[in-house]
Amino acid sequence: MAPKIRTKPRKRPLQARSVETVEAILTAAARILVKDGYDATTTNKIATKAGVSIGSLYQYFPSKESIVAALVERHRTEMHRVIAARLGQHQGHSIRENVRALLEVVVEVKRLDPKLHRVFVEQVPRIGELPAIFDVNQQLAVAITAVLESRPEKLRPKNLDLASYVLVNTVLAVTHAVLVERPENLEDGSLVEELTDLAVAYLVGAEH
Amino acid sequence: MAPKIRTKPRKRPLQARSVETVEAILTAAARILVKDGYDATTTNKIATKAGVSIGSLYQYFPSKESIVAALVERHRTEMHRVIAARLGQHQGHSIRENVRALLEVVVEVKRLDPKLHRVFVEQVPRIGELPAIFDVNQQLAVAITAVLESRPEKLRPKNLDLASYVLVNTVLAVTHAVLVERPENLEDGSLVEELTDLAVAYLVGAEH
Amino acid sequence: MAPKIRTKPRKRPLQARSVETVEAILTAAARILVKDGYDATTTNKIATKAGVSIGSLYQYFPSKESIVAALVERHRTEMHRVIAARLGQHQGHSIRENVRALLEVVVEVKRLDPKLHRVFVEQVPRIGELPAIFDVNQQLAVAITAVLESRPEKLRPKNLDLASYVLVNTVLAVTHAVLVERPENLEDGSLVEELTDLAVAYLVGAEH
Amino acid sequence: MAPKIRTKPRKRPLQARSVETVEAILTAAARILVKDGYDATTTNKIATKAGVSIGSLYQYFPSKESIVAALVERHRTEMHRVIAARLGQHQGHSIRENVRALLEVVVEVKRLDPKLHRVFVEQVPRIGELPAIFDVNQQLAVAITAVLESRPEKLRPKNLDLASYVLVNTVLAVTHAVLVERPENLEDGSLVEELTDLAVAYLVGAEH
DNA sequence: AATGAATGAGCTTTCATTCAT
DNA sequence: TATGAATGAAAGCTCATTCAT
Repeated sequence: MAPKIRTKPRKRPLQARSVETVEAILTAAARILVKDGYDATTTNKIATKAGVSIGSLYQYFPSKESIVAALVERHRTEMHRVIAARLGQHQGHSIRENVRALLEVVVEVKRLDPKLHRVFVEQVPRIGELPAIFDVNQQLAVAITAVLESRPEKLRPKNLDLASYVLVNTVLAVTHAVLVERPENLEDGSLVEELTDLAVAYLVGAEH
Repeated sequence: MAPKIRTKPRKRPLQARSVETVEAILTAAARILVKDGYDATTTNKIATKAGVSIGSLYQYFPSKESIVAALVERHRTEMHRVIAARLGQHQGHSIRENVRALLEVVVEVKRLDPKLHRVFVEQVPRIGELPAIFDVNQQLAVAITAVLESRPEKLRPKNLDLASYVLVNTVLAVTHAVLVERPENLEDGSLVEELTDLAVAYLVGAEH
Repeated sequence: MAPKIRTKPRKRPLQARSVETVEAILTAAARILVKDGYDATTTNKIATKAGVSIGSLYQYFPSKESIVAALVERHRTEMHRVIAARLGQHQGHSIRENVRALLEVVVEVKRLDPKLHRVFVEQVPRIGELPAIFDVNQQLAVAITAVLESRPEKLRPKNLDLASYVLVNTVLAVTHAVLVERPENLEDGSLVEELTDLAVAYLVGAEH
Repeated sequence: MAPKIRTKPRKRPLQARSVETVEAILTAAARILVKDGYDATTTNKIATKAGVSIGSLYQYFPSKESIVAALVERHRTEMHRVIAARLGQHQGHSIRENVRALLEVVVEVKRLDPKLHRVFVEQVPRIGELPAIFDVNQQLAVAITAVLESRPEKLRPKNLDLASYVLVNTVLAVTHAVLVERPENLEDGSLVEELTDLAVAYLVGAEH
């Protein structure tokens, strides 16, 4: 047989139906990921739940990983949207208020889809380019450093870079742990209070 | 549906030879786990790398999970050994010194086999009885709470339970992140210093 | 393993294609079952002989047992078809004729696929729901009891239930043994003659 | 692939201890065979239950099959002993009494170890030299033919060879079925009675 | 574009058997 | 002789991916 010549370029999902299909796949994938975990998430399950044939699935996503990557990317975008919408609103207030504002952003971000977020953090293998989620850390660190540098004279830590790194990781990790193990402390605001105390005490001293 | 996964070793090695075999299996498993991650760790790879037949592997471990479980258990025991050996040495000193001592224990624990520890924390599925690693958190939380309760009059946080929970997670997460991303700050002691500042400021105020 | 060699161009419509696959699997399974016995019948052998990948096999049958079960079911259906088509035709004739008719049905049933039938009877593990074959015994017992009860006054056995049980097992077992060891007595009709003598003598006395 | 399967014992137990070991192995094998079926009977299970190392087991038996073969052989010997002890005692009596005596032998034989017998008949693969059990059929057929030929003038069946073949299979199969499905008819003697009726009616007519 | 049948490498696990001690 | 550690072929089965229709 003569070699097949591709005359038709691959169509992008520009049409309404294609968008719907992609949407259905991602929604199904997210649900299965949350319910069954990464390993038990198979492309066939996803296709079935999405009401799409496995062939169609592979027309839009070249691999299982690419589906998860798209989900991660979407989640990351959401997070960035939240962060961008909230940061910078509290300029000029007291340091405690700025810190609290940052923390509220973090909590809001973590709440976007906590179960899915958890799967990303805990189960998705650290292979390839996947965990672009974690540049959120970077973004938050930058924001925190900005706050810190706006009042350097008042701060205790000498190494601001290390300090903000420490704070970012503290806040994200504690929020994550609380989300998973003690969600009630997220709801009643006691976590934000506690972390604010911690951060302020660390940065400027207990009396603030 | 899901058959019970055995996580207990199948039989005890009676002869010196079999002890060696078990050792070889665990060593190989640890290496592959670190190099390839949990999913790509297969029993056949382990057996091959251990220089042992797949049959021998299954004579000592009834499943892939049981091998990881043995590794986790061994790691946990090591951690407990370190903790037990170090805790309680600094009784009667200042709160700063007690906190620093605790932090040094944490760093030492995290250093035991950081790469393997990372795999346990990040990749090993949260199924069955596996992650007994995490009772280390518990143990550290107890130790911290003990320190806190020995001087309750001087402390700022009202909810000591939440406070120690926050501190434990802070310390473990930050140490972990630094270990992975900025090991130099572990070596030069700046991390311990920074975390001590953070903890003391949080607990009693900045002047201490 | 084996390089993909296409010997048959498949140009059938979708629906027919999978029917063919299922058919090929069942045919191959039956042959291997007969040739090698139940234990030596492996799913890979079946797939290979069927000219189908092991993956395809498992797309239609979830387990080795399910393949055998399908074969059993199909065989059972065939048997029932034969029985239903023949029973009741000889109503009103002499008891000897009724008995002979029944026996001819049995022989016909046993001949459907004697070798396969033998495997089912002798080798297929008595686990699960598998050997639904044996409700044929039940069905035949019912038919025989019906014949017996239509003329109870003339019969020698007092316990008709036990008598029909004895007769059914006699007829099936002897037919089976002859099929396996002395097929010539099946062909020449001497078996049916002999069993008719036996049954009639047993039921009503030798002179009939 | 499949190497020749040895079925003959490897060496003879000359010393008392060896005899005990062989005995222990056979006893264990019989129990496991009955409890778990042929497939689930593994050499390691047998060795463990016998309190013997797997190495020792293979010192006395060259293969799994040879153990089963020994068990079959032993069972066959027992059966022959019973048959030999009972046959010929009723010479000179009426045909009904002779038939009944034969049937009682059959029942006694089947009762020797019914569960084990059942495993032999139903599960043990028909490979190699194994099923020497079935020469019991032969032996019984011979005995029956002898009875028949001692009074040829009185018998209805013309083909005595086929008749005794039919009778042997009838008696063995029905007894087996009753043993498995209706043991109470074995205990109360009604089976022997019924089969005697059947055989006598078949051989000489109902009036006897 | 959509379909879904087909693929097959590769996984975990078992078990009869061998052989060094 | 006894032991039990070691062996490895082979089994059942999964699932990401391809491709003919």
